[in-house]
Amino acid sequence: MYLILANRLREALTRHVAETYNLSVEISLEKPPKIEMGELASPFCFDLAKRLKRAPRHIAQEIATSLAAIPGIARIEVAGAGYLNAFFDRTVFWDSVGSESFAAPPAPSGGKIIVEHTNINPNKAAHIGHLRNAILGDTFVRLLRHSGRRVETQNYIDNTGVQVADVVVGFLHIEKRTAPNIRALSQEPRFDYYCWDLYAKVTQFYEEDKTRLALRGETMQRIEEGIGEAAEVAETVADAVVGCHLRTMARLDIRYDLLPRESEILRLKFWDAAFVKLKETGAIHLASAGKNAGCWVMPWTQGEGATPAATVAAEAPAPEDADAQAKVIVRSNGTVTYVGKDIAYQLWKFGLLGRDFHYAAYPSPSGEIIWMTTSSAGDPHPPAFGGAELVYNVIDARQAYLQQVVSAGLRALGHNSEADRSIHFSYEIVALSPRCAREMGYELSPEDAKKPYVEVSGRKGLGVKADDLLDRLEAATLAEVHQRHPLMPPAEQRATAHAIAVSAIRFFLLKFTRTATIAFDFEDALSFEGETGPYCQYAVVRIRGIRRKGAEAATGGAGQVSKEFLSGIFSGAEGQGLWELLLLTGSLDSAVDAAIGAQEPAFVAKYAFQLAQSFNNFYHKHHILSEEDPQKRSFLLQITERVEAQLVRALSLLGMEAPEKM
RNA sequence: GCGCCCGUAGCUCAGUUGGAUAGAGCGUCUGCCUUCUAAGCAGAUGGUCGGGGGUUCGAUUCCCUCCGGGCGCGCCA
Repeated sequence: MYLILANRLREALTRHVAETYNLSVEISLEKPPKIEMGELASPFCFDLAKRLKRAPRHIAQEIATSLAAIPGIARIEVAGAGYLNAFFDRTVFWDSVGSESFAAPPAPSGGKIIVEHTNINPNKAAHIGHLRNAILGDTFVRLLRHSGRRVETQNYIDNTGVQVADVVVGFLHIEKRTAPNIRALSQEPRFDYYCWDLYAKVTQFYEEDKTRLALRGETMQRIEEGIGEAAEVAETVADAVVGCHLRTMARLDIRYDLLPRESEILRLKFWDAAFVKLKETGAIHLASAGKNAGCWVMPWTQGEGATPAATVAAEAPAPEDADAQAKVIVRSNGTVTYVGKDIAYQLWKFGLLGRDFHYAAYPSPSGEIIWMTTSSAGDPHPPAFGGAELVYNVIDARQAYLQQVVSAGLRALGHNSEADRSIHFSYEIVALSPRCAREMGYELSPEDAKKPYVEVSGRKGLGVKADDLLDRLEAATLAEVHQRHPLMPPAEQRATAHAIAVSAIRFFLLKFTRTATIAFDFEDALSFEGETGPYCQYAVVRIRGIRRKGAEAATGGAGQVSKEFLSGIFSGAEGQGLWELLLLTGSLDSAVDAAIGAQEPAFVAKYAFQLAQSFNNFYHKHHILSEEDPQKRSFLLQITERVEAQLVRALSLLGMEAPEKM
């Protein structure tokens, strides 16, 4: 509701200024520092003052008196040196929040948005860093869908890459297992944990003798060609680990529409199609000299961002130098790099490749149907995948350069508009606090010990596994629930503990903005007090407690609240605090809008916390069920209902569920 | 060397396109459970917004510069 009023005010002011002064201005709106100053304020008269060469306060005065009435806004006042402050009509707002809180979300419409996230190499268990990616992506998808956008979630599976190859080397050359044996092993529930350890062993295996790296090359080649034991084992391992990842993510209520696999990018000749286009347009060329001789390269200069090939060519000092700086797309042995495949994939996402995958539906480990790409015939009538008008790639900040290369690839092919609509949803990594790294049994080098945090490393086997963290959280929450509610049925205890654990971890990873590097520490992550998910859930649980008790005591019925009562209480002594709570309750739309605009789910996490905090404050000031005045009791009850509806909605956008009791 | 990110209270972080007296959580200290759940509330403590210039009516926010930290620049992904 807040957003609606803000937009209404902005439009009215823009129109008024255009008509009165024949000027077009950008109306910036902000929240005044104090609620006594109104709910919305604009300093745009300061800008206007310059252009009109008049005092800002006089202009503000003039506008305030001549502006036509705006529905939902009671009055507009001049404040300070020339601010315009708007005051909402509180009884109108009350009604609007009531209908808004219980309205159904809009049906999806408009062009498709693809959000790609998770993308964990299927060769080891998911760790805390992967969780940040998946939770950010999943939450962003929820926000987009909530605001009526049509969204397709994709989790790209690099099942033919070097990381899978390394684990295959481990199985075949260190452990000397056979394909059937590995297949049997892959059925174990935590096969991903086994691979985690094996992957670290492979790293050592190479370090002991560098010539062993030849095994990696051979294995990769076999996997890419899709023939022999290595390819068979790679498929077994990748499929099984993907299953583990899907189970892990399902624990956090994270799901996908499609799993596009790299094997299909290769076998369905996606790359060949992209290669032809890139060659035809001159976007890439064969380097004839220098260190990249024999490779197909894309010209590149670091600095000006994604620089189109043409501009680079004009400024390049010498062809050899330029080629040495260029990004290799096809290696001299003819194999394509990851970026090359990514360009093809990105073209497909926009429907620009002229090819499509085959698709097959599988029951996912958590039960529902999930679509996966396949090289064989596939389903005759799959849903229409791809063909998006906007693409968000959720990838950590270290890969910014590669994302720019992909974008430059699209530009070089003349798809400027699609390049603009290829958005790198970037975020900083989750590292471990030095204390946490030690706790994980990792010996810190003197340099590492001095650092503020230690980077997670799959290769070294250093990291906090997602399932371990969840297990620990669930154990802690279950113990607490058990103690508080000994009579609760065990199944409900477990469900409650699970909901609290999920909210703890999701909120913990969402409360930081994307540019903050998170130094992970068990103490912070296992905290359930203060700015945490459980704190937000607790506010809802309190409201539900009131409703239960109210129903038992037959005092819960929320009767009519008259307009006179509303305007009376909001203008009375205790009205300010009540109004602030209502205002915040009606501001979810504004928080979601800002979160989508800034690609910052943290805004919604912050909102949920503030609303919970504001409610807790209200809860202590007003004892609802013992309120003698029936009209006031109804009013207080209806506030809590509105808060509950909006807070539950905010939490569900964050992927969190509020239990009945906790 | 080039590029990106960060520097705000003891610690961890917010601060929405430049706006009114810079906020929250944790920590420390003091109160509050016979009451709708204390996973809570109230209060106290705590700041040269890394330093210095500049633009502006106005800068934590924009520009320059310096200092300190992280990351990226592979025929790895």
